[in-house]
Amino acid sequence: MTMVIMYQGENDLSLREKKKIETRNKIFDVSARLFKEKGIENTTVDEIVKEAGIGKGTFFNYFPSKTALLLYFAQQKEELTYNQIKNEALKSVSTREKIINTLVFVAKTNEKDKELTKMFVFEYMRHYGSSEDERKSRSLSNILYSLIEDGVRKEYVKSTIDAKKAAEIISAIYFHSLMEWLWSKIDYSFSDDISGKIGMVFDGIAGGRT
Amino acid sequence: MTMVIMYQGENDLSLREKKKIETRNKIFDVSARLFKEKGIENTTVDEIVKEAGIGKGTFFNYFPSKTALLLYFAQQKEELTYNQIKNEALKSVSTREKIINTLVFVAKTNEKDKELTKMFVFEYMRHYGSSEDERKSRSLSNILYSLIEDGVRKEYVKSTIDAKKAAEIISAIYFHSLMEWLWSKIDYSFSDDISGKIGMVFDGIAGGRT
DNA sequence: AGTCATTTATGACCGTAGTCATATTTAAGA
DNA sequence: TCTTAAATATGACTACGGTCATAAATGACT
Repeated sequence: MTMVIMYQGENDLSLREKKKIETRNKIFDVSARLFKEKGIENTTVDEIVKEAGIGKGTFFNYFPSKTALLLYFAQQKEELTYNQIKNEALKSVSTREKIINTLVFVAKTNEKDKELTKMFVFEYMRHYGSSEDERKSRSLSNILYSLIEDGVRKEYVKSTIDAKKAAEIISAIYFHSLMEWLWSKIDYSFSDDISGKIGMVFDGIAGGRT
Repeated sequence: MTMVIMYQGENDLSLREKKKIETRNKIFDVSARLFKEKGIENTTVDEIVKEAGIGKGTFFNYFPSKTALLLYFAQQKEELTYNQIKNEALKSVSTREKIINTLVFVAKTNEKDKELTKMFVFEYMRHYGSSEDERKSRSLSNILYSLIEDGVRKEYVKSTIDAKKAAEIISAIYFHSLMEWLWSKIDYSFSDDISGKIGMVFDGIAGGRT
């Protein structure tokens, strides 16, 4: 039974935990630098551990795979982005505009680091439904879901609409269009493209007949 | 200048070409068996070449990568499927029904070999825009495009609609929903899901306000 | 049949992600 | 301070996809 009561300010971490954080940060910093310097594909785990001054096994103690490290990067960025989205959505009134602005905003932040984005979209696909990372990989869907529910309340969206399904189709369109845009050789406006498509979803494509 | 004119029936292939076809088929047969027996991921190229009685290098003479073999499988299946689609679409009158039936039909054939389908969807994502396989990977989009253009002519679809964009959003929804369905633990009706979503696209989700 | 150029086959070899038995470090109690 | 259990670090090793220089097979021509 321990009798030691610790009064610690900035220093309430054991040596172990401090070293753990240090190592994790070291891996993160070194790989961030290498990824920028020579691209993700061209950076090997061996290089990372050599530059970080740790053993190879250690890397895999912290990240179960190279992919896990990438996902960690992507997640960090995603968190930053999604925190800004609320402000972005507030800039407009109608649900349609809110959704378009949100998607364009996310796309723009993604454009800044195309390679990482590609990697993320790719890994998002690969690890689809692998249970643990559901919260984050579904978060765009969740944001859209809130916007649509809000839209139903304010009558921007039909009350008969299944908000969950609607959020799904919009995020499907977003991902697909983003891929098309990221990998496309020809340069076109993502904003215009996505606006047009969201417009179709709002107004429908049905003609006179049924 | 050759004076030999060959009248050949079933046998107009040189020894080389016969052996080539034989080897290709051997690889195809063996890997098909192994994939079924122990799954795609668990089947290595080394195993395939060992069972096929060929050298490892030979495999890569026929398929530049393991992925290429997978894509070959997927392509074979896709061809079969897409040939049947026309009949499927003819069963209904309205464009809406035609599209739904087409997608449900494709989904059903995919369901028969979930693992291969996952692999294909996955590879479809990975090799997105890698120039060479555009014709086939875009073929669902093309079919949808034709259906929509036809729909515009028959007034099932608004004449103001950009058929290309519409085809894109529908195939985006299809792929996304298919993934959701393939990887989902809970069992639900894909037909119902996709019908609902296509319905939304036709009728629109917009409410009273703008 | 003999010669030679072209096509195809081959397996030793390589790069890289990931594993695991063993060694080292840390925390905590006596 | 000494002992011991648990956490952490480590690098030799494995597995696997893919490469490449070299060898064998094939076909065209004489």
